[in-house]
Amino acid sequence: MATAGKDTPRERYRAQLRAEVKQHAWQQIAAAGAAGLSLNAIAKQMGVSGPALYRYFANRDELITELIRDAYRSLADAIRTTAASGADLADLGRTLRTWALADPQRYFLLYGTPVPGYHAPHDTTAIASEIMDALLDAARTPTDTTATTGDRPQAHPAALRRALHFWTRLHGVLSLELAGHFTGMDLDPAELYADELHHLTT
Amino acid sequence: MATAGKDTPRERYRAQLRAEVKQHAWQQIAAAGAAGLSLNAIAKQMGVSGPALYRYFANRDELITELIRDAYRSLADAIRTTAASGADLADLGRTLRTWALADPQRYFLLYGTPVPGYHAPHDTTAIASEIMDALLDAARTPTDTTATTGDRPQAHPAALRRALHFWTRLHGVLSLELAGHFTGMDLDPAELYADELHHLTT
DNA sequence: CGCTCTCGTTAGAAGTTATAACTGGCAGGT
DNA sequence: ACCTGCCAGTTATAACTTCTAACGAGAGCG
Repeated sequence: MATAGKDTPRERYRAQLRAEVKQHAWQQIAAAGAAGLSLNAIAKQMGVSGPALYRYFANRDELITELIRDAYRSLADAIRTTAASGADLADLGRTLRTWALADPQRYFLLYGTPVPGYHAPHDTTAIASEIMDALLDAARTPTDTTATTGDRPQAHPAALRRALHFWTRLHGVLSLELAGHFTGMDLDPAELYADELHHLTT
Repeated sequence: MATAGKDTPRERYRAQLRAEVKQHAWQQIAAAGAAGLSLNAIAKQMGVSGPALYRYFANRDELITELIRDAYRSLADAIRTTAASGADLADLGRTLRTWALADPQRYFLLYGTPVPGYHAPHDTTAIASEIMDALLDAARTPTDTTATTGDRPQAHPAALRRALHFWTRLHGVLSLELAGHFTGMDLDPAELYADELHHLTT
């Protein structure tokens, strides 16, 4: 990586403590959502006093941004790992659902309600398009020739459409399920999801 | 209505002031999301002092619940109005998008990230299923016979599937668009939405 | 016309984020 | 090995937030 991160004992301590903060943060987010994340509460849990954490994170937003970054990386890894083992779109779909169900609030952190003022830093959007690239790659069928117009590999229109439908439809079912909008409707979300996935891949 | 609401001058004043509070609340929500809603700020805007508002809303959550109720009512009205004028599913889809674009944060209040602790009161879920009923009705084709098994009119399986797909797919595109996940992708969300709607209705 | 209810006020408790100033100890360079 | 300087974590404080309590004043109700 470009940003060096010198391996001094102090730097290692910093990194370790930042990781510990984030671990507690994930716990709180899973329990009360991103809105209920409190630096003070984390500090209390770690046995230090409030302002101590400001040595490691400039403010609450920076911590959340870092968590978003990690979440994107985690999802990108899951997708890439699945894609690397010669998987098709259906497998990617199942991976996505598994990843989302593992921590719904983490999914919402990426694809849930955005804060009007907030603008994602460039590197997080970069990871997001990495995910999209993996999707595009998996959505490409043998018949699709990747016409490289210009410098960027232009995706085949059909593949792009497939990937887009994959994304929006699965997100549609998934987000409504995770938000609990299917409860009391006598309906198995897994079946609905599998159904959409079936439509997408045949 | 069951809850009487006597028409005394005081009651009218109460209702009018509650409405004014909610109006300011919607402004704040549109600007900073539901998380950024502050009773204190509303009070300041209205020229009264903070605790005054607690005469009208027990707490912040009750205000938000009321806003959710109103939002559901607004959407249900829009859907029902469209459906009443002999419209098909495609028209309902366009109505949904128009309604959502009019105030994205209002859409997210209903279908966005849920607060883990929060449980919607029964009447709001009742309005939600009212919307679902309108959808089911519009999704019913002439060939679908509504078999009334038991006391509740059991929807035809095909109509249920259509309505469900309508809901999840349009929500998928819409929520990603409103959250800004398509920005910088050289892609017209309206086209994508129309495309899904086309798939849904042919 | 008088009583009472309710409205809005100020005060204050218990939180939150975040900054400033201070102290103690460890790390690193000489 | 020492000494210096940086840095972690502390307390104090400001400016917020929600929400409760106690109180005065006035308007509506009978």
